[in-house]
Amino acid sequence: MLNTQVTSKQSPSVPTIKDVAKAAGCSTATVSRALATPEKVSDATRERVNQAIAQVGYAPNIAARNLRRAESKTIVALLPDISNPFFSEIISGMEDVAHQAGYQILIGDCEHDPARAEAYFRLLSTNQADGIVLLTSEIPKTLIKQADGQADGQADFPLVMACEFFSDIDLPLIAIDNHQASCQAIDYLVSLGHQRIATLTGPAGNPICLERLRGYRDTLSVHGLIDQVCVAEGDFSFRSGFQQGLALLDNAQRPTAIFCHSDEMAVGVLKAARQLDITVPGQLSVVGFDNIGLSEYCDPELTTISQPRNEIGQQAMQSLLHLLRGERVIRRQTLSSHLIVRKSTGRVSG
Amino acid sequence: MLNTQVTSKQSPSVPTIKDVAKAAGCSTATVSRALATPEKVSDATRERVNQAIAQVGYAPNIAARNLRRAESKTIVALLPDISNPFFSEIISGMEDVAHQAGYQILIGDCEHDPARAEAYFRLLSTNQADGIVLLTSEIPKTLIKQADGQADGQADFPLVMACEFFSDIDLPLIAIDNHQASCQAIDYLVSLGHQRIATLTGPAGNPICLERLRGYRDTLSVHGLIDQVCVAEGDFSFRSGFQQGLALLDNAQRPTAIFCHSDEMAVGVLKAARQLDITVPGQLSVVGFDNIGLSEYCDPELTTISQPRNEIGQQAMQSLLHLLRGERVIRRQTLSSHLIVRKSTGRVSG
DNA sequence: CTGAAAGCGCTTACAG
DNA sequence: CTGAAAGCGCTTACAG
Repeated sequence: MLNTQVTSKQSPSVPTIKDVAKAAGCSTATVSRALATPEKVSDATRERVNQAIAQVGYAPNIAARNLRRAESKTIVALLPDISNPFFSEIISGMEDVAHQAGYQILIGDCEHDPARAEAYFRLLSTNQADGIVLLTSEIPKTLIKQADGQADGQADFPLVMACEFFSDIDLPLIAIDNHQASCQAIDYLVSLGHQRIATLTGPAGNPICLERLRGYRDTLSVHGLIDQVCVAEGDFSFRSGFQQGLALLDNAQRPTAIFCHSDEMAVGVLKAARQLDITVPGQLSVVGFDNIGLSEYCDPELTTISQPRNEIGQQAMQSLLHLLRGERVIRRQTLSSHLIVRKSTGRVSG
Repeated sequence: MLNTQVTSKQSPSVPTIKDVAKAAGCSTATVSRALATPEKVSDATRERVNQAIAQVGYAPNIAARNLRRAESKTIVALLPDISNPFFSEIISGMEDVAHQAGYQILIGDCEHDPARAEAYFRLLSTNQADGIVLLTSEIPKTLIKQADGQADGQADFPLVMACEFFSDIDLPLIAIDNHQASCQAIDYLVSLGHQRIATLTGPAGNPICLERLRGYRDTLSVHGLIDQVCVAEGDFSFRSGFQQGLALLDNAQRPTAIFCHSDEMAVGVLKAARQLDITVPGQLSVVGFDNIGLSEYCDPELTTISQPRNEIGQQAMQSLLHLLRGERVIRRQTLSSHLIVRKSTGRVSG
């Protein structure tokens, strides 16, 4: 007889479903059913199987189950950059729902590298992942179109976006209304008497930033301030906030308020203001975005827009689970954001 | 004939090794070998197989391979709390090495919950993970002892610790010398003329905090300041830094310097000082730990201790890979930290 | 309600 | 260098 058995590392080799069947005096089929569809097994048998499982210390081999069922019970959370604390609470929300449903989450950090994103998408076709929650629009769009093409219809492709989105590809989306959030921030600044209000955006072309930018322009327009539009571009980081902050502020006609598309950029702007001896909120008001933990601890504490991050994560995972069960899904779920007023904003001086 | 085939979701079903074999005119065994051990296949055959792979668009089904090889090519990175940015660069380092070797990383966020830690450990026995890099000592020790018991010897258990460690369980460890780092920070504060130096630790009993505490005491002792010992306990968070900062500073005999076991706590202390109108560094010096991105952008910029986080992640993964190959591994790798002097520390006033 | 048997997609010891 | 065949640990349609 051939011996092709892979030698196990453990000396007392891990118990399999066969061992349980032997101990319970039934077939492996019955053990499998007792686990997967207990209602199809008689009470007595189910009882014996459960005892046998406890006795031999059995845990199912998930790789085998996944192979047989052609699924992986794994969901990829695709992020632009894991070091941004904005994402951690979203992932917590996703995990709550996922674990409950027997799924695990694989965090895919793209690090702004298309090759990484592609590698994570490939997990779908090799059955290593069942679905993706996409938290970045910074990936090659061809990935989605290819994937989409394979599916029967749009609705069947197990991909859900959260927070970010594409302007030209319609996918199920869970996000706040970025345009409205932006309007609210600018309205507030105008109500404080500000007229020269600049905005510091994320990467050019990022759809959520374009939405926020639109809200910024629209609101200035409403207030007859459209000629005051002043836009700088950052990348959400401390560093870009600092650099662009210097550029905006080191200037006689400098703005009296800056609306930033991330809290980290706002904190960078605070540093730029300090360096130029511009007081906040005395001479400059600063608004951030996201309400990360830091925003309560920087100086001054940051006025910012809060997104329901945990809920976004939960809903995103929920929608993906629906998709995986072949159910229809709401194409667009808009959760509400709100402005949190702290100490980095004040009435315009002079 | 029975039909037990699971219906695939994709209409044109995913090509398997059989399709490649057919297209190349050889057996599946040969295709498999051309992939796994190309040197065992003739040049001509290898060429035909590669063409066939490209032609049918084949990608191996990893679940099947893993089942057969009894491995998962997955490493769990077990963290206390994913929202702490300290870990992100360590994970980057791990990923670099892991991906190169064909492994993927599953981030396990324990959220200070022992049940979560246990669930991640269980992945080892169900062949869903091949090894663990443990970045927290906040897990039930029984998990490790159980696991350890199963292995032939200590050295064979695929577990490596990074940064954190246990006082009473000897596992391969990649970390800085926390005692020495602490001595360096305190020495520096003493050299600035400080005598009343407090320390704000992480959770009581955490071995790395005990090491740092020992360094603190030893250095005060050397300088004849042992009667000045003043210890407060936090949990690494902004919030605990703020609260304990208030407690330490709202006091006539307050310290002139505080050495914190994390940057986030140091930033919390900065806020407490502001609230009490205590100037930093004029009336109070503050030192953090870890050199996270924020430490350059808070006000004042933080003097802190930098750990080579990327390198720690790389070495940890490297060691784990050695272990998985059955090779011996260095039990203790100490990487060097260094003190970064910024603006939150100064000569003692008055 | 239960069992025998096929099959998921690979890998590998054996025989040639 | 190559192929036939067994087997990894499950699940499930079929037959009873």
